[in-house]
Amino acid sequence: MHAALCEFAVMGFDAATVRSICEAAGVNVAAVNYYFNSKENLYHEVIRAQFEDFGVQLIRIPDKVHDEASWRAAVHEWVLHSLQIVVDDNPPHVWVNRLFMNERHHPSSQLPLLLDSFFKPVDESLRRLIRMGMPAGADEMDVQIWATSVHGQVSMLGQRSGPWKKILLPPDAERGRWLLKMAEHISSRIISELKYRPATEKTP
Amino acid sequence: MHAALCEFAVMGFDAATVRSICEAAGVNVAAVNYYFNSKENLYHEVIRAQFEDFGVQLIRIPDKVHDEASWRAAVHEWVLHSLQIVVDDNPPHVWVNRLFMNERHHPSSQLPLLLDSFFKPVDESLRRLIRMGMPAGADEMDVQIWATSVHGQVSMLGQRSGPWKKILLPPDAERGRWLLKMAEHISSRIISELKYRPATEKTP
DNA sequence: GTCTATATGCTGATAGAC
DNA sequence: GTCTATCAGCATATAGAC
Repeated sequence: MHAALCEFAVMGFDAATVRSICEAAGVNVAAVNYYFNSKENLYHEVIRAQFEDFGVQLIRIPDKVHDEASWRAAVHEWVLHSLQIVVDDNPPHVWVNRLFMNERHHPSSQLPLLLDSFFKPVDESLRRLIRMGMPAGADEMDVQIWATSVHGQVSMLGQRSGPWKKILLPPDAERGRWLLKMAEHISSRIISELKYRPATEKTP
Repeated sequence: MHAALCEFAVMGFDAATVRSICEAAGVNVAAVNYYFNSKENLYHEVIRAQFEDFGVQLIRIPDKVHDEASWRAAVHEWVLHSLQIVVDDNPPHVWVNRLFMNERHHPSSQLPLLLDSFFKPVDESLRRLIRMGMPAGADEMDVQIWATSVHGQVSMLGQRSGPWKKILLPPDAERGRWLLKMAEHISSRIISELKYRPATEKTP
C-alpha cells in the first residue's frame, strides 16, 4: 500500500506501473492482482485510505464560530491550515496533495470517491464560513465567487514541479515568512469585506 | 499539426499516441516520423506555434498606463482578458489552455520553451502593473504574493473536466455574468488596496 | 512521398510450478 | 501464498515495397 501510494502520487494512475510498485515493495508482479484483483482496485484502496478522514480538521472549523471574533479566527485558521497542508513537502501531506492534484487535472474512476469523502465536505465548510459573513438572502453565486477565489489562491501554492516553484514561490529560506503573509493576504480580505452576522445560518 | 494539437491538448504528451494523431489527420503512422523525426519533436513544434505570440496582448497592457485612471483600467483589462481566455471553451483558446495546464501539472522537456515564450513575459507584465501600485522600495515578496494570488484565482477557472466544473463553476447559463463578477472580484482588490504611484518604475 | 509490415520494448493480467 | 514465465495488446520507430 505504501509503495502504491508513492508511485500513484508521483506518476499518476495511468503512468504508474504495477511492476514498479511491486519492485518498491519487494514483492513479485503477481502480488497486486492476487491481493487487489486489479491495478484500479489497488488505486481505489489507496484513495479511500488517504482521504477517508483527511479533511476532518478543516470541516469542523465552522462549528467553533459563535461570535464575530471567533468567526474571524475561524476564517484565518481555515486558510492557514489549508496552506500548511498544501505547501508541506513531507509525507504524508505531500502524497495526499499529489493524489489530489492528479485527480484534479486528470480525473479517474475514483474521483467521485475523493470528492464525496474529502473535497465536497471541505468546500462546504469554507462556504459555511463565507455565508456567515453575508446577508441572509445573499446570492449563492457570491458565495461561490468567494469560495473559488480562496480555492484558487490556496491551490496555486501546491505546485510541486521545480520550474514552476521557482517562478511562483519564493526561495526555500523565505518559505515560512511567505506562508504566513499569504495566509494573511487571503483571509484578511474575507474578514475586512464581509461581516459576521449571527444566527442566520439555519434559515431555509 | 492540427490533429497533433488536439491530441496533445486533450491527452497530454505521454498519453497521446502517434497512431491517433495520424488517424485523425488521415495519414499513415510513418508520416510523423518522416516529417518531424519523433513524437517529441512534433510536440515541440506544436508548443512553439501555439505560444509564440499568444500572450502579446497581455504583455502590452502595462505600456498603456500613464496615470491613475489608466492604471486602474489596465489592471481590470489584464484580469478580464486573462479570464476570458481561460474560460473559453472554443478553439483556439481551449487547446492552448489545455496545453498550458498539462505542462503545469506534468512538465515535459518543452516546458522551458513555453515559459520563456509565454508565461514569464505574461507574469512580468502582471508584476509591472502591481509594482506601479506599490511604494518604490517595496519588498519583491509582496509583489510575488499579489501576482501568485491573481494567477491562482485566474487559473482556478481553467478547470476543464466535468465533475470539477460542476462544483467550482456556475451553470453554463450564468457563465457570462459570473465571469464579469469574478473579474471585478479579482481586480477591485488590487485597485482598492494598492495606489498608483507615477514614474517610480525606472528606478534601479 | 506514401504506404504496409515489422522490430523492439513495455503494459496489465494470468497460468501453473513449488 | 509466493513466485517465474508467459500472454495479448499497444507504444514508438523504422525498413523496405511501390
